[in-house]
Amino acid sequence: MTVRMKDIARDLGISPMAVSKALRNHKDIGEATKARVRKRAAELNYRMDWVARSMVTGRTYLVGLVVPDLMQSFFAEIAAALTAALSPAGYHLLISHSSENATDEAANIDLLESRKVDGLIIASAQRSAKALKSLKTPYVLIDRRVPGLKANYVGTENEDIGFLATRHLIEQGCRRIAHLKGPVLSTAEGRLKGYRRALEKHGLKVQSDLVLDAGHDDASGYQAMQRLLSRKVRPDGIFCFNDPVAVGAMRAILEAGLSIPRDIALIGVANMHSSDMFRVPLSTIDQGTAAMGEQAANLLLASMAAKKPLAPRQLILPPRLIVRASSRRQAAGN
Amino acid sequence: MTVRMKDIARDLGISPMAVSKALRNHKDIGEATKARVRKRAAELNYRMDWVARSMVTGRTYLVGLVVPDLMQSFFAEIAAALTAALSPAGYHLLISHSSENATDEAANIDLLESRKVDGLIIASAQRSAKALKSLKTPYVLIDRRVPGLKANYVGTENEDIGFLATRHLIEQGCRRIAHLKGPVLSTAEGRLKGYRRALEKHGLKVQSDLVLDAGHDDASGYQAMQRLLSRKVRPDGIFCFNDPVAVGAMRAILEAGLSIPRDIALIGVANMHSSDMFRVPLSTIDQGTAAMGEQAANLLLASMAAKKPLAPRQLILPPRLIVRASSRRQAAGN
DNA sequence: TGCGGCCACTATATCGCTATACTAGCGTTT
DNA sequence: AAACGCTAGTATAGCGATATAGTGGCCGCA
Repeated sequence: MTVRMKDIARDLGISPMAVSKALRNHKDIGEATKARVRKRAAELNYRMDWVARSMVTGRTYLVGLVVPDLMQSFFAEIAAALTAALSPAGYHLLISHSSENATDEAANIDLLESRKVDGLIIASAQRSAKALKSLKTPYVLIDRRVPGLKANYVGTENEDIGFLATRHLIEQGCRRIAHLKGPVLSTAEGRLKGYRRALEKHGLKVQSDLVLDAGHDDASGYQAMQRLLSRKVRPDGIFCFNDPVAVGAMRAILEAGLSIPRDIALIGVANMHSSDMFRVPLSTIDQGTAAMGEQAANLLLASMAAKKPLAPRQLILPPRLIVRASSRRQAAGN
Repeated sequence: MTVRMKDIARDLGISPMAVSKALRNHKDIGEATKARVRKRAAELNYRMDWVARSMVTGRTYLVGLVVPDLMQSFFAEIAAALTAALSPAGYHLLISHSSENATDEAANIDLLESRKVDGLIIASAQRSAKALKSLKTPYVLIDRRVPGLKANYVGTENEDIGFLATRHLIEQGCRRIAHLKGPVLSTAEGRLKGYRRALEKHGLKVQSDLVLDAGHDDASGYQAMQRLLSRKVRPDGIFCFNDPVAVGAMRAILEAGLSIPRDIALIGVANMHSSDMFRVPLSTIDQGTAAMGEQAANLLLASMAAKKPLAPRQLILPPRLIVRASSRRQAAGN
């Protein structure tokens, strides 16, 4: 049925081992024989059985990707960047999603390990190091840090994100700045911390009632913003956990008949594709998503190539403020 | 090092085969023994080696996904829907992208086959059936049909999409309707055909200079629109290949100081997430992306489960017009 | 002539699991 | 009592590749 090395070997009157070595261009085999093997392999349309090879070499050339939700364009972009960076090295990406559920995530990781992936890239929903610290497979955390876990990590400094965004709103003249906070994770906590630091640094009061849990998507951002608007006193600036939340907030604000940025200035995080084409073009903090994916891939490649586990490395990429109309209140140029 | 079945067997004084059967809940093994095996397996934290199992059973529980580009939210959404539908059945998705290149795509498919995936889902960049018709692995084409290939397929009727969009523009009073066409593929051809049919049916002239190649993304849509605007006579309606192209076109139109939809009405295809929050909320044709992914997954699951190849099935999902401000010229309600 | 060394292979033994075939022991049937 | 069938296992032989060790022939050198 399918062609095996032994078929080539029989045809050529040599041993299967010689075929195996020839195809891997091993130096034990003479050039003449290698040529014959390659020729016959091509004729028979031979294709390596990677499963069999994996069994004996212990390497699958598979990398598992665990994300909360591929639908979020941030993670889709990560996945794309990873594929691009890993495939030249012969790796394939195996995806699975955790739906923000730590237990599901752990089960997924287990499964991926039993599939013998050579490495893992994880945007983790874990709140503790427990499930991850026993991992034997090399891995890289991406975007989200896990408390108490010293591991390879690539991400942005979330506190800087919060600080940058909030300071920008302050500079635009906002004085009552609210924060639509994300789910409880290192990411959300860092951004909140940065938000607080910026307020304090500029002598503004940190009011806990101006921080609302807003989930991480469009719909929950909309709801949170509605709650905020129903109060007697309105905020004049909103720092949103991410762009989808900001889009939801935008919807709520515009529906309420208010103007962005005149009544309320708005800024998100992530630089979603096309967010410059929104009804009010959305200011945001760019995390360098593609670069993050690429760096994570490189870090993982290095870890997988090493014989002994390497010392974990942390790569922190600098966030970048992108000012668009949703937060531009000063008549400043451009 | 890692725990194997034979370790459990030795501990319990039974044969490895008995362990294998017990863990698969095979009826040959008594309940008492099964319980002992399961208990010991849990204690030792035993995990199946899927590579080894695959080698003997011939099934990997892997499904390969081949798309042109995961960055396009359409394909990301497909990937997400597929993962969601396949993982309950124990399948994992292996992704690879073709960058719209037929040769790369064929190479990727080859590689996935040599990894022994049980099935494939392909949004193909092929223009002919050649590369695909020799596939032995069950597969489902998604979104894009390959000319001359009778295979499993899930997608929308592209001609209907073109017709629906164009008719809508006509009904809104447009008389000079341009089409920003996508790359040459069944998809783009179908949409173009529908565009022509709608024009003819309403007694409008089909002018070939109103059909421009516009690629499939934001940037190329922008350029195509600029070319179109540089002409002496302006169109008053644009049917765009997809939403990203429409976003690019929108940018060009607004930059030119024109109004959407008053000067030019605009409609895209795909119902990109958040496209209702655009500067001018974008009318579009919804293809039911998530449903497409789900149906494709089900079709593939059925094909993989069958002993003998099943007769190929084609599932055509109906497109749905979504009217937003970018094309609403009549003072109609809502 | 003998011996070491190198070249170009061959031979064997797994990798961890499961398909297939076989068997001991016991109860039931005729 | 012999034959049969059932239960609950065991024994063997791979799946298709590669790691590791071994081997025959030839050359050069003393």
